[in-house]
Amino acid sequence: MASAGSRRLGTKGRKRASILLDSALSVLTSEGYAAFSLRRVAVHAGVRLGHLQYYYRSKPELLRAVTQRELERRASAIENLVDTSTASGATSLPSLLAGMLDTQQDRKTIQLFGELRALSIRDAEIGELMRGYTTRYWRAIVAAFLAVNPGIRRPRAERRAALLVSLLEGLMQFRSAERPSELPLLGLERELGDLSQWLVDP
Amino acid sequence: MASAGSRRLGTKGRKRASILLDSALSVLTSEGYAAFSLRRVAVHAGVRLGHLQYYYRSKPELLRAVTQRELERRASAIENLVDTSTASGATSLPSLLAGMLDTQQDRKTIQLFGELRALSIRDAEIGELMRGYTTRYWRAIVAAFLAVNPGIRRPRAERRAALLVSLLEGLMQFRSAERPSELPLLGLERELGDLSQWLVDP
DNA sequence: TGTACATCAGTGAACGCGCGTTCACTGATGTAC
DNA sequence: TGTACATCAGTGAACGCGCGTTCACTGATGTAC
Repeated sequence: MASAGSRRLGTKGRKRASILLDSALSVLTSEGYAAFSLRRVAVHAGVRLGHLQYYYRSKPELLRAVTQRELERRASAIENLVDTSTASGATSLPSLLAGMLDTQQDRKTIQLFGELRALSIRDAEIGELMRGYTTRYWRAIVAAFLAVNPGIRRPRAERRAALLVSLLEGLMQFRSAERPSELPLLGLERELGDLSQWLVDP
Repeated sequence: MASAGSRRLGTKGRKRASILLDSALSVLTSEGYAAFSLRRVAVHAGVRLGHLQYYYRSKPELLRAVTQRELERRASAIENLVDTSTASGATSLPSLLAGMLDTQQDRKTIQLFGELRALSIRDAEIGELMRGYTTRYWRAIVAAFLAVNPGIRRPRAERRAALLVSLLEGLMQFRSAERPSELPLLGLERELGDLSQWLVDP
């Protein structure tokens, strides 16, 4: 994005706007939306409130900008991961799944998506962005299924990809607690092999 | 619970406290935690701010009380559903799963759990309550698996039950949007039969 | 049954705080000639 | 190269608002004798 909101910016301005988004992301991720105020973001970035508002005129505008940039980045990363994996020829679905779990296991990702999911229930704009992200995520999985087993029919691949996306989203949540969950999550990697076979069974 | 927070109450007081929790639940569910203020809950219940605080001395106390009561109710409902289903002898896992999906599909459930999940990331008390709820949920599923197929070993049943709980949690999220998701969710009931077989495969 | 008193249930005002937004302002940088 | 002016970048104060919490208070209900 070349602009912060509706404002036209030069090179310096664009860089500045990007730095402000970094701070906004940091506050949203590590302190949550409840603490996501323009003043906190400004303090985190080391600028004055009025200055932050020079770039992002309102709170919704800042929230939208930071969400959009971050989801775009993450969707691209997932697409690249799948592309790289399938392009190499011998794709291993279990190792691909393990890779996706890895990128979703870090605490920051878990916290950020926790906030975004809750926000998207009430906020139509955030909901729209999340829906776009999920769609790209899902399409990448469908492509992976078709690459792993060309015999599977597309409708079934699409349905099972939807199940897998749901499963990965759900798993993310149970990793969110500081204290270990009582669910035997550490052992579930042992199921990935079997599950992968079932997922792409034509 | 016979008390609201640390206050000792008579019959009338207990009934009153329960009515106030109804209002708190309604505000939390339909307007979200961002709108969950003592004043709004009081207005919703038709009482004065000071009166609400006579029963629940602080906001955290009210939040904890409403969360605890609601999760207790829902965990019991799930346990009853599984108990009834397995006690009848010929348990059908697909129909049990369909039943669980049904109870989680309504908009209020989706919204409430969206808020609670986000809260539990930052709030240790809410996190503890959610963990207790999930554990009971998971144990019920494990029991159902063992009842459906006694040949399955407990560790595998436990791991696959954890996967199923994650899947159901994840599915809940994609039902949250007003507008239909691009994921082919409507067709996924068609996968429940196959998935059920795989889940309890020894 | 009547009285005294403690506890319960509910009221109302005030407090200080952080919030999003508005706005007039100033100094720095770029552009035209 | 110098000057005039527009735009860009950043400042600082003020606003009204809803919030959680505190607290002194009042009327209703229950209990002891």
